[in-house]
Amino acid sequence: MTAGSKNSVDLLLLGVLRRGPAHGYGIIAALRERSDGEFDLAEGTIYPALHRLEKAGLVESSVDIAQGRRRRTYALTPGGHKEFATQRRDWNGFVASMQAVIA
Amino acid sequence: MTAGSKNSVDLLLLGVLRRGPAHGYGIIAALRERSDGEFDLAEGTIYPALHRLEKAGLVESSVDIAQGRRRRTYALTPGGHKEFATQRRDWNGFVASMQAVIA
DNA sequence: CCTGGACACCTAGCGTCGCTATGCCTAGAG
DNA sequence: CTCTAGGCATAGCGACGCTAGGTGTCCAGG
Repeated sequence: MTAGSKNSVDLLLLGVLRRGPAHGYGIIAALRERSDGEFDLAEGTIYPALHRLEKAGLVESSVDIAQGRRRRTYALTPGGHKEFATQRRDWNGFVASMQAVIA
Repeated sequence: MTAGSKNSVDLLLLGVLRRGPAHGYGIIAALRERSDGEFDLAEGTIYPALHRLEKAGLVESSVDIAQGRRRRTYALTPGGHKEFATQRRDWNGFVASMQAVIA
């Protein structure tokens, strides 16, 4: 690990989506709630990130209409679930190493 | 917090230097030891980071000669100690929020 | 009617960061 | 004399987070 292995946004998105499909705006809200207001990601942060994840085959998306509003719903692929597990493990290791230095 | 508040390298450097002055190469070694090999930062990572911290007034440096080899020793300023405390607190909050999402 | 806010998506572009690659130098071992 | 380890430095690349702007719908209030 070279310390630059953070990329926390991707992990956050995977973390939300592993509980079930969601759309961009809803993900932002979910993140805000679950983190008790700490994470308030900009749309310019999560939309490119979602596109990134989709391109990487970790999520799939489909467009649907809810109350006349067009929205794109994202869901984890099997590969996405696996990637989440991997990244969470890496993250925990990273946090542990961090603790060892700054504790 | 907008999730991009990581900047873990700066915190790592402050974390090492708060235990006492050290020079670049030594910091790399200290990080490798304390993290049990997890953190193996490139020189191209830490030197610019140290310059950054110095420019920000968080560390001070002086050149000395050890066994004929020129080296630059860095030490935390009072502001650096304060900044370390702040960043560590922020980091802990960040980790907690992260846990709330990916746990 | 029409304005404003919430919902919802998208993207160009900026600043920064971590890292690679490279260069320069000394000391000591083989 | 060459190689490895110690030691510092920077140019430049790629990626990422975010700002700032754009599009459009729905609904409540004035």
